[in-house]
Amino acid sequence: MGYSIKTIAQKSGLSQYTLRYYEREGVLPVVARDVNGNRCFNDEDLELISLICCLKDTGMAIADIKQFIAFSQEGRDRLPDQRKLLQEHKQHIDEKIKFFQSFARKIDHKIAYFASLENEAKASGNHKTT
Amino acid sequence: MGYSIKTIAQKSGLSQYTLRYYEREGVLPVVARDVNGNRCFNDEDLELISLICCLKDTGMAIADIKQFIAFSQEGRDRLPDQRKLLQEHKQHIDEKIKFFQSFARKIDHKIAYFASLENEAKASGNHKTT
DNA sequence: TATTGACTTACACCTAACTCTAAGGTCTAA
DNA sequence: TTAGACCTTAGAGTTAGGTGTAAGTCAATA
Repeated sequence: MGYSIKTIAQKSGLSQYTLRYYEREGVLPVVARDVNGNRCFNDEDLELISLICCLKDTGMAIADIKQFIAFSQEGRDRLPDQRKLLQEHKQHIDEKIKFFQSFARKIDHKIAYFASLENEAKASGNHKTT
Repeated sequence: MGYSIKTIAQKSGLSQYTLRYYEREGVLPVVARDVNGNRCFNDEDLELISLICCLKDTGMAIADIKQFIAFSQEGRDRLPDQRKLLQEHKQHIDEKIKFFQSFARKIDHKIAYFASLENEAKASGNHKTT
């Protein structure tokens, strides 16, 4: 009945240490326990962990994720607050995508420039670059 | 005659602490000094710092940037190594862009879902969400 | 029944990337 | 000639986000 921490670690890609750390910090809501006091995750937890990973991997700070989770535990009154957090984060992501795309172009130019220098170098000496 | 650390901090957006730290760590090549031993940056340094910021802001670790800079100080023999590092990093960036885009879609769905719940909630009680 | 393996908590430790402090040198303007 | 703004180094402290250890519980199995 429910998943052990080991299973969830495998499914989520987070370590057991990290899962416990997240629960301790309030990044995860408190997880249910079985009769022996062992954590007993369900599909809803798994779903939430996947969202948390997405938020984290797109650069949201643990403290902000914690705030988001806290709102989700408070009930429907907090839906607008949750939505606001997501919308703000979405904006950050959009900005990052733009920045990354512009840098991808910049780096492509650099690579082409290096390639041209390499061809040059085949015919001459060995000097400093950049 | 060159730029002071203060000027470079303003132009680059890095703090003076960070600039010194970068030089200490070899993230920046050793910077020229004036007669009093004060750092004296030039336009080439500024150019390099801009590249370093791009690498860092797109997630390259300080240690890898350091390696890149070390190659650039060794001369044209290392051009292929420099190019390889950039190409690998470019791949990471491309993957990140894809991941970020897919998450941007996911979060948009979530936002829409929250909005629909909010409308529902206007007519009923206050329960847990997510 | 003794061992094995998975789990628990509390707490110490680690790494990356800064960030600050202390103690001091040099230049310029009043 | 002193005040203030700027710089220097060495080294300590901070923050975020984990990661690891020690000591103990519990259940299944040889």
